Amino acid sequence: MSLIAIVMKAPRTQPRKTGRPLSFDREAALEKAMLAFWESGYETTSISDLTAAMGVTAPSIYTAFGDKKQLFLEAMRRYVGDAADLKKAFVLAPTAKEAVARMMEDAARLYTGDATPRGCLLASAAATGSKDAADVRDAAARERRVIRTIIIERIESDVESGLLPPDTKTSVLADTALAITHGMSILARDGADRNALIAIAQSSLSGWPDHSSMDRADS
Amino acid sequence: MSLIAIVMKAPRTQPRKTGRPLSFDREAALEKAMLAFWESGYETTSISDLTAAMGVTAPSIYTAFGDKKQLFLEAMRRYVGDAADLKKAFVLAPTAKEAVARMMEDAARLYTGDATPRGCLLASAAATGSKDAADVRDAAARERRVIRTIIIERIESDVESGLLPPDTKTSVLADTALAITHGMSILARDGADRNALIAIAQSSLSGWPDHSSMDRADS
DNA sequence: CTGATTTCATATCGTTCGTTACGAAACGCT
DNA sequence: AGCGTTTCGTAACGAACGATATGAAATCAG
Repeated sequence: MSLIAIVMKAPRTQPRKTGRPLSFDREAALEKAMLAFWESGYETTSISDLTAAMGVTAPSIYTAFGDKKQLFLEAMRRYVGDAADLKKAFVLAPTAKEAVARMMEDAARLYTGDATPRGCLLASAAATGSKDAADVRDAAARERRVIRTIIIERIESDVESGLLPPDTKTSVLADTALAITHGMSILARDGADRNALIAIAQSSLSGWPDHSSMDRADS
Repeated sequence: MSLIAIVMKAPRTQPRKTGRPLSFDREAALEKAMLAFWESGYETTSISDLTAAMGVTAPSIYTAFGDKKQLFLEAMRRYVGDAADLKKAFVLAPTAKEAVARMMEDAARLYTGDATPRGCLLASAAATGSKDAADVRDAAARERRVIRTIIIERIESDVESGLLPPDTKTSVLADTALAITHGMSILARDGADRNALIAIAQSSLSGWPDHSSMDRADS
């Protein structure tokens, strides 16, 4: 009836009914796009780079993903994963310190994978950029903030349950963990190997107020 | 001494011999270019952005600085300052821990300055990029490596002089300090204020083997 | 002054950027 | 089969990119 109703068409997750089907695997192409952005950043990865990496022509990218910005945002969401999963991992961990330790070690592995670029897409792909990409940088910052909130809430939980001292500076502890994790991304790009990053993670946790005798030494 | 002072320092200019003189202040223009790159990154700062920021036309930029790449490298050198100054600060500090603490606090101030962009040019301006800019990224990585070496050498010095235990993992300690400092850059870009960064710096140093009392560390 | 040298402002250069017309081809539905 | 719908490959769009050609203007050496 109204033009508005036409414009605000239903989101895309529903099965396709009619028309010519996609000739490529959308998820596989998105994965390749994610890797390209991870490697070279948002603005500094061109459509030409993306067509080469995805094996898909430019018009197909636009019909399947919208434009470059939407493609990046979708790739970033795929990289970050579901925040609920991270939240669950933090809730299920025995302590906040243990949760942070696991997060850091996961990051160390992720930043030094053989089949993926070095470092962290979330930390590097939109670290800087032109004014035109300010909203993309904001979106990345928003994702980082979600992670920060999850960390803070777990630390606060430990404080409330007595696992951490009442005078614990929750935000300082969380920000320090974040700084280490983000810093590991740059070090990974500079060539630091996996063991070096894990050592950094463990070293940085030695300053935590210790509330349990157990330490981890696996892997 | 402080990083801020290093940034604002003016390099030497070679004497001009003949011909029409430059109609603009080369150092002031370089400073503006540095701020533009600091704000928006190397590849994502256009020549048009630079002419606007520097108040100089494109041909004048090319006659005075060569091309965009050389301009960035010169701006980056201006940002980093003389490595000898940082080296001296580290040598003159009473302990390695103290030197690192001062470096981090200088960084915290530098990354949250009122008249400068947030974060660290060295950490963000060439975090990612296209293949064409690989050499620029390498140059930035080389500067970061110089800083790393200075930190490591000071820690080793403390180990040799007995200020730090013989089993000190020097590279881990240095990399942790670097990770924190680089991570602070991202947090500063995300809006963290100066006090938050300083708190992170202090918190991260609580895990260091303490030698501030200057007694022979047997333990 | 004259000539050599260097920078100036103006007006582009060729390339690449992100994006899109266009018509043909491939599907579901009737 | 025929129609509506969607994606296909080809080709190209206007804009912005980094970088220059050009000749006038400004300096210094002689």
